[in-house]
Amino acid sequence: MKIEEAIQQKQFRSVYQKTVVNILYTASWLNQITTNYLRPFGISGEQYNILRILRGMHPETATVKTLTERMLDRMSNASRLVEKLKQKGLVDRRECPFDRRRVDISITQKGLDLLEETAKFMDQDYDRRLEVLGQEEAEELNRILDKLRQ
Amino acid sequence: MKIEEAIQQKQFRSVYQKTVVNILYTASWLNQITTNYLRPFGISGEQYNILRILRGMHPETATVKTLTERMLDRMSNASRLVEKLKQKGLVDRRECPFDRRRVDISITQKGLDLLEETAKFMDQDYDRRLEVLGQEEAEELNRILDKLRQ
DNA sequence: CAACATTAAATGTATAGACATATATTTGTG
DNA sequence: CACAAATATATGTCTATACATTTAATGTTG
Repeated sequence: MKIEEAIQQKQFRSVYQKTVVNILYTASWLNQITTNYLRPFGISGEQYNILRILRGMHPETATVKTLTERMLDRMSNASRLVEKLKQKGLVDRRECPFDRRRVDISITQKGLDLLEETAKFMDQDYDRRLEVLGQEEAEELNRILDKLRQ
Repeated sequence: MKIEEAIQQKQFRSVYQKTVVNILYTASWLNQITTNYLRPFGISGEQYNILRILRGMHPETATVKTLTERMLDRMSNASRLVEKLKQKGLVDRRECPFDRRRVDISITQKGLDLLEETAKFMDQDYDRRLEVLGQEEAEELNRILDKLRQ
């Protein structure tokens, strides 16, 4: 569905403005899909994102700073999100032995299990949705987005 | 900057997953830029979005329902955002004469002025940023995003 | 090594968002 | 026209986000 129909706006100031709106709208659409999949698991999108970052580093640990640098939404409060995840037993948090300002954060087995559970449905769904593009157009999309942010 | 560097993640499960992450990350990047421009004006991104929708319809009025349908983030509470904008004198809200459930919402001159003020810097900045793509790649991006959401 | 700057994380606070529910009005149907 | 269903908006409530500030630890420099 064209963005013009999606938000029922016939005209844009320029192609460029339409592109900005299109990216924002598509991201909101993707976030909605993710949120729906995560709801039964009781975690938010950014909590999920943190778990995936931690899995990517496992068995190495991360600090709050590392997480902030890698998060998609950097303005989220990584510190508080980690606290939420710890309360759910999905991550471990311990004082860094050689720099007591830092905390070493790692994903627990329960966290890894949760990621595997969510992936069963969500990853398949996303792959299926993205397949309408095919690898080439997906790569093209990545290339253009990377270029835009230069 | 490639998304791999931007979020310091070397590998993705698939090209498709990288694409999803790239869209989300780019949207967050764009939102950050907008937020920075709007801060001096004391309105949030979605409040700004509502003002633009209202300007697009001016001098016709919108209802809360219309706004919700056209907003980029549909889960925002249009009703409360309109209340915020009204308190700032940027929109008018009055009972619809032929359907008392509805409210007719319109942008005020003050709202129009604010949009013009913000545009001075923000629109130029966005156009300048998007120009690195050129019209063709911007169109290509729109085409692929539209296709993805089909 | 004392004093100051910098860094890392946590917290305070105000606003915004998600989602369910409530209230008021209109529409549709027997 | 009574009454249930549908629609439009508002509100309650809990969580998340934005941004500034605080606290604690480490680095740096005279």
